[in-house]
Amino acid sequence: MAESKIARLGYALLGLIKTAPRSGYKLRMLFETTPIATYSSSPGSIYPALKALEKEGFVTQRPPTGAKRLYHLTEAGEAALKAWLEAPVGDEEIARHLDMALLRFAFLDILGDREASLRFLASFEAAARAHAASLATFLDGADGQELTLQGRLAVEHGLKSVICSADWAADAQQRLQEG
Amino acid sequence: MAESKIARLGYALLGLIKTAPRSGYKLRMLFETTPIATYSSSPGSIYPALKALEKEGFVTQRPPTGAKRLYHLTEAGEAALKAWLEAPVGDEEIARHLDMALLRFAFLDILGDREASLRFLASFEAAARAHAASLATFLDGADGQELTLQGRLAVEHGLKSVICSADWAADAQQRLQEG
DNA sequence: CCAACCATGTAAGCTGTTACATGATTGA
DNA sequence: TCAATCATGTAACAGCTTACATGGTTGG
Repeated sequence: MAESKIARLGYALLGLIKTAPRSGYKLRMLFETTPIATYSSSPGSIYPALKALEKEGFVTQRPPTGAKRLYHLTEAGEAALKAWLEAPVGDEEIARHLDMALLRFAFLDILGDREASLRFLASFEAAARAHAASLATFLDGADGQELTLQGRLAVEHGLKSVICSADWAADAQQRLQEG
Repeated sequence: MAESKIARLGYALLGLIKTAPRSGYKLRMLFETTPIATYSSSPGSIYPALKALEKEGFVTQRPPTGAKRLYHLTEAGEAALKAWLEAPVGDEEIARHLDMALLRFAFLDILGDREASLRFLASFEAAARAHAASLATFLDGADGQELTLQGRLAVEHGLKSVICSADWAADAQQRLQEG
């Protein structure tokens, strides 16, 4: 595959740059003033990540010199973003990288393909319901009986939370179909 | 202060060892078979983390030699665990380290102080409601209007999710008071 | 005796954090 | 002119993942 060398923050940057070319500073400000803050913080990670994307050929700065340079996606960048966006949601992603799944969904409208978004949400919902079922099984089983009250409550939080995510996905499918 | 050198996984281990002395292997198995899996994976992180805790003097192995050695907390380990458990929940923890807050709650009954657990849940709920309010404000404000539909839906997921957490905390307070 | 499970690690490398540091532009 | 904002980085390090590697014990 070669490609890939992109991490979580890298994908967030690719998506943001795709929606509108921006300077490093503008990008950094987004991370300081919007909920995308969850995906990083501060210059120490953003600038190096941008440099890495540039080095790998996923973004370029234009005009090539001077002030007011903005990052743009290259074709390779577009392709990498698209591939990342189109992957279905798996159990592992729901269980351990829910934030990445949400990030992918937020950018998925870039493709301009509503069916792709609906497919995404369907796989998201299915994976979330499956994870909910496995947590419920755990709570009902032998291991679950050994939990302290607070241990059980903590697992129940996980269960409620993932059901909430599944319900969100169901609702989002409706909203996408309407509007 | 000096102390601290403990990371996320380290605290999970301290808590598990406190509830019952265990071998490295037993600890590792817990991470492979229970929902605490969220906090790590596989030997590559667990064994080094145990070594680090031992080096820092938070745990010891007993008997000192031979097979069937189990990890136990030292006094320093108990103190570190207690300090970590007793800290109130802040906005940052809700927004970016919710998993750590839940881990802390799961182990908090170790202290045998129901009031402490109730205080924890109260601060948890307050921080979650505050974070919900800030997300709602974002969605209503100028920045929120610029979002694409899917961007908005993604933020709404965050909002619903944190409300779900706050509601869980409210419910958990009731359950603790009853039982 | 052999398979399954118990048990413990190392090495390389990637990501991201923290803390520090610098300088240009622009409006009051 | 001076404060605020725009703008961009570096260095050190922490923490975790992945992949690899090894050997002991025990019951059938």
